[in-house]
Amino acid sequence: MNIVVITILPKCLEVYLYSGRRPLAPATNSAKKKRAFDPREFLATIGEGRKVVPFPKKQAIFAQGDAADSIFYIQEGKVRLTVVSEVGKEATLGILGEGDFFGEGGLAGQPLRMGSATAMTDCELLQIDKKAMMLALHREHTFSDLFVAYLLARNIRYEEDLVDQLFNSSEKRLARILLLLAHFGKEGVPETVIPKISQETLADMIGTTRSRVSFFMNKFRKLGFVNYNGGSGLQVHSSLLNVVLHD
Amino acid sequence: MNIVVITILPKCLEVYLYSGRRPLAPATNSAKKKRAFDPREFLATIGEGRKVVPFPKKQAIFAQGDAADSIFYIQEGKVRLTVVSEVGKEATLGILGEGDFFGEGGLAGQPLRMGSATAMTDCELLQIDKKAMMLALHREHTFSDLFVAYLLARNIRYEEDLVDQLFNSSEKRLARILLLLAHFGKEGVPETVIPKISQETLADMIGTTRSRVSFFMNKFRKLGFVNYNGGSGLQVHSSLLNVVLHD
DNA sequence: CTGAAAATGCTCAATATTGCTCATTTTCAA
DNA sequence: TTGAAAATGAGCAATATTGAGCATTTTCAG
Repeated sequence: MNIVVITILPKCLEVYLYSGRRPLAPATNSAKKKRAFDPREFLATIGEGRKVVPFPKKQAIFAQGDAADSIFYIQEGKVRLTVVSEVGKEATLGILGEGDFFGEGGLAGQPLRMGSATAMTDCELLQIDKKAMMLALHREHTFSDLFVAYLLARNIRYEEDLVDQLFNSSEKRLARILLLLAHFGKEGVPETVIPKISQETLADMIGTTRSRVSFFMNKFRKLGFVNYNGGSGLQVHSSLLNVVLHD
Repeated sequence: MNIVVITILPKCLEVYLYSGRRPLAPATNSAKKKRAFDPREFLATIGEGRKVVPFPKKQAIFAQGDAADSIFYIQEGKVRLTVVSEVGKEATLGILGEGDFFGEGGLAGQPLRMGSATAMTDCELLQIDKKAMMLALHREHTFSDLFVAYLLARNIRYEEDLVDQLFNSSEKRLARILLLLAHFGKEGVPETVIPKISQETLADMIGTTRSRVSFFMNKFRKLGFVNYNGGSGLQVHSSLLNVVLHD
């Protein structure tokens, strides 16, 4: 059945279906090479309202409450999506990488941004006006397929995050996030180094307090599941940490 | 800006953008009347792999682990989506109504159902083979727009559910779910009756135990936020219950 | 290099939540 | 109608989590 499907799909969709790629996480190296959507080519097609925009590290891309009149596609770099509650608590909805879209809420009629987006590294983003996006979805099948595939994949990811919240304790949620972050680029490597991320951010991602993250990180370290000492890198021993998930 | 957009959209998308409708909840009456997608018309178009299937109340539509080779569109009735964890805990991901799609994970390459779908009432569903769905997304713009609008809306809903989990206590989550359920069909009515739903299901939806739900339901009742006595209906005083959310 | 800001590790009391149990009440099919 | 199954309300001890404070350590811009 899958083979039949492949024959129907344009290349870009095929890549998504078979790379094992997930949204809210950067593409694997292999997926990067295969990606059929070429922003340069896309930009060359007639039509206003599309441009490549660079963002330096730490700069805000948009803030909660801004007008939601365009959507973004990440060509290069990492972006963090956050929401702030009425009482000032912050939640991190995800860390996005190459090939991810964000800010698409406006397409569904949200007039304002429901959260903020910040560049975690120097970024190169493709910014597309809402109007241009809707036209593109009708005119350019390759692009439309890419977008649908992305929405489906992100749905799955959100659903998984939600299930994780409904089922698991904060200890397990931390273990899961660490495992997801560890596979951020590498694949099948037994021990992986996670890019710099603060305990505060981890706490915001799994919905708990920094206290708790600090407590569990040290527990994981004492048990040999992770490895870090003040400095830069955080090593995750995936197979060991997996034990926590399925205790 | 919104007006510009309208002119670009086919009717079906326009309905979604301006009805204030949300996925995982049935359409408002006004939206029902306006809905431009006609399943009968859709079925009449050439192509195999689409059929209308009736499901009696309580019957399983698909189960976790089944092959994911088709997707569903609800013409009539209510459907509950659930997931069961390794240890047997059950989570309810949502209650769907008319105009909702479900089981679309297969389109994104998931070979098996990640959860189960059960008819809560007698249902009439449009079942579409994966292959036929992908062809339809390319050939029929009206349908494709409807599907994209649905995916966007569902994304927003999942995001909101996730934010709710990350920010709020179980008491607030219960209040929120009750408010969402209360707006299931009626609009702007100060007090609404919620269709029959057990405390167990409520607990599965907000990720807590039945104990807790029982405790808070009685608290809400004593405070006059809700009204029920064993029997059938559960009345929700929306404005009062809103106080709990923003305490 | 250096000082301010950020991040981390730890403690602790106050709450919140879980995971049971048990007694009633309600529902619903035979 | 009736009996079994499902749903509900309540209680309680064992845990888990919060939220706050405080002493170090690390980071990083100037």
